[in-house]
Amino acid sequence: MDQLLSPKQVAAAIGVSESSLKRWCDQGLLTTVKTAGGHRRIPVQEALRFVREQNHAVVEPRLLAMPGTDNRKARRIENCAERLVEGLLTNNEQACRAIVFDLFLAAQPVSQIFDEVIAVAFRTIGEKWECNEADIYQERCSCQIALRVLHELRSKQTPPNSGLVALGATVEGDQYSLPVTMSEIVLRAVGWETRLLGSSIPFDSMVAAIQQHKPEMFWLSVSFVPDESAFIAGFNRLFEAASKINTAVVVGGRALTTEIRTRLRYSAFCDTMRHLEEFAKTLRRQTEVVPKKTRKPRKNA
Amino acid sequence: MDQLLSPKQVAAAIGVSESSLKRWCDQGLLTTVKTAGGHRRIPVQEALRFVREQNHAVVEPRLLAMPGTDNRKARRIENCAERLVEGLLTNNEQACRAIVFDLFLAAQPVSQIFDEVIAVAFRTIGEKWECNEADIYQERCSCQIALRVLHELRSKQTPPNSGLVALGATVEGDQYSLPVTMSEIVLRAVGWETRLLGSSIPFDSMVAAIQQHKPEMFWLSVSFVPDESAFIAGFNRLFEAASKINTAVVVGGRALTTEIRTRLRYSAFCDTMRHLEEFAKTLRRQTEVVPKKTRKPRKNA
DNA sequence: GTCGACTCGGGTAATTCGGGTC
DNA sequence: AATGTCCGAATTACCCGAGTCG
Repeated sequence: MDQLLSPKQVAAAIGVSESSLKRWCDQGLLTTVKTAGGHRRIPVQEALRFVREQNHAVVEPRLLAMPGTDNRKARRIENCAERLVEGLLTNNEQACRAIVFDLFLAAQPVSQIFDEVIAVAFRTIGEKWECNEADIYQERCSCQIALRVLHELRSKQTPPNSGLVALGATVEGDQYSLPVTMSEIVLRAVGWETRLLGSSIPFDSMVAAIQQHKPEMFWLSVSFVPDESAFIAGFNRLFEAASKINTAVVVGGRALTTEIRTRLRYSAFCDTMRHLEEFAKTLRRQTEVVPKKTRKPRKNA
Repeated sequence: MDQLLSPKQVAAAIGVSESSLKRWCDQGLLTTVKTAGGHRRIPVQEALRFVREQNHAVVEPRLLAMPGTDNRKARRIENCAERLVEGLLTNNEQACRAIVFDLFLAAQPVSQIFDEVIAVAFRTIGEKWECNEADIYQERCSCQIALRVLHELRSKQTPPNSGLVALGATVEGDQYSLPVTMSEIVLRAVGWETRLLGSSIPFDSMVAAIQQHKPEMFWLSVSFVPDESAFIAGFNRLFEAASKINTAVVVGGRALTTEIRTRLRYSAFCDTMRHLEEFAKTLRRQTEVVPKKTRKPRKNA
């Protein structure tokens, strides 16, 4: 019932140093319980009272994020998806941020956060929608929130500078920008320079982009296929063009049925972000063996 | 979330002495939070609001919160659009950010930045595209960059807390998220709490959202109309539902020809972000006279 | 019982406070 | 009237070896 927090957690939550917090505890500003070994434990309620009383700004609102935030479990990836669904549907952007960033700061690989939390959460929301437990606008609104969180996450990454470039996009008619954005973050995390072309790009334009930028990789996220045969034809045209200049083509996405896949040619298919990460890592190692010489992008406007 | 800065940091950022800054804090020009020990802490958003409001010219080392640029030269809004086009087409996200944030710091109203820089830039890119001087993917890629910059801008706003709620969306089939995102930022800037439902929302779902959240305003950004008569019918249905609970309906967007407009019913039509801003301000003043009593959003899940 | 991560306590350096003065 | 500088006291942040938690 009464969740107990460690000094470190509370300190992080309100953005002060651990020793300041300990001092305040010893001063009696926060009442603490002690473990048998003499470690301080702060009840959530007490922490909340403290921030209210001091009118203290909460930096990382993981405390008031959601009830049921067991202190150690919070950093575990377990029920994060569940909490994220709750946060998304109640439009609680703060809470959503807290969930994702907690995991990120706990050094969880982004690919895992995406596979096991964000993807799961959106699958749940999708199911709710099908069962009429959620409206379309809630799903879309959740996407907005998630996108903002992802963009913020992206801005916290150190910009890669490896010389390896990946281009990414979504096919014409596919408006789901969440998966393709997650892919970008994963690729950046393993050292690729990325250029996200965007959503709903015609194949011809992708080809143009490939020919102009000559990337080492092109990734395509496919969440929706409006016209199957057109997609297959277009994609294979893309693959053809990419092969000519040694660009690896990676695909993924829930719209790619086995059926469609058998008729595609590609360098790799990725079911999950983890797959993508692994592939990107190995491709990177291989590609780096052969040192690139010519590198001159941007020429015209 | 809101990062807290010490007086020293803020003082260094705007190039004044520490004690001047402390005086301003004590004078109430800057709202501060205090640590348990009585030290002042200033939220970044508050610091930004201050420099914008006071039109405080010098911002020396701004990396204490903002993406860095060298200041004091091109803060004029003049050729910013031009430079932005250049930055967007060369995929130079840093430069784009710098342009927008420089103007923001120079106390340019966001509505003006959007109307005179971002909108102009994208109009230029659109023209280039029509003249085959730019490919589709470049336009889409530019949107991605702009969206990231906008999200970052949004995160630097002080979250409004007025009790006035606005819901926003884009109609089904309209995938342009840039305008609707800009609208959101403008509304927030003049004190509205916003909830962006997202892009491509069916009218029925918008109605559901309105009925559930009972916002004071609903804004609709229309950049593309797939089916004119369906749009008109759906929109008027929306207006009907909104009127019943006194929700103002605002529309705008380049796809709204005079022709279509004559057949719509709405509370306001906004050609530009500045129009939207003005309307939102007056509506806010009017609405605040009548104090809201019942306010209970979120009930189900 | 091992082990990694966390916490304890206490010391030290760096900031910040408030006020007085230029 | 407003700003910048100086100061002793108080507060906060960082560090580290030993002990505790899970």
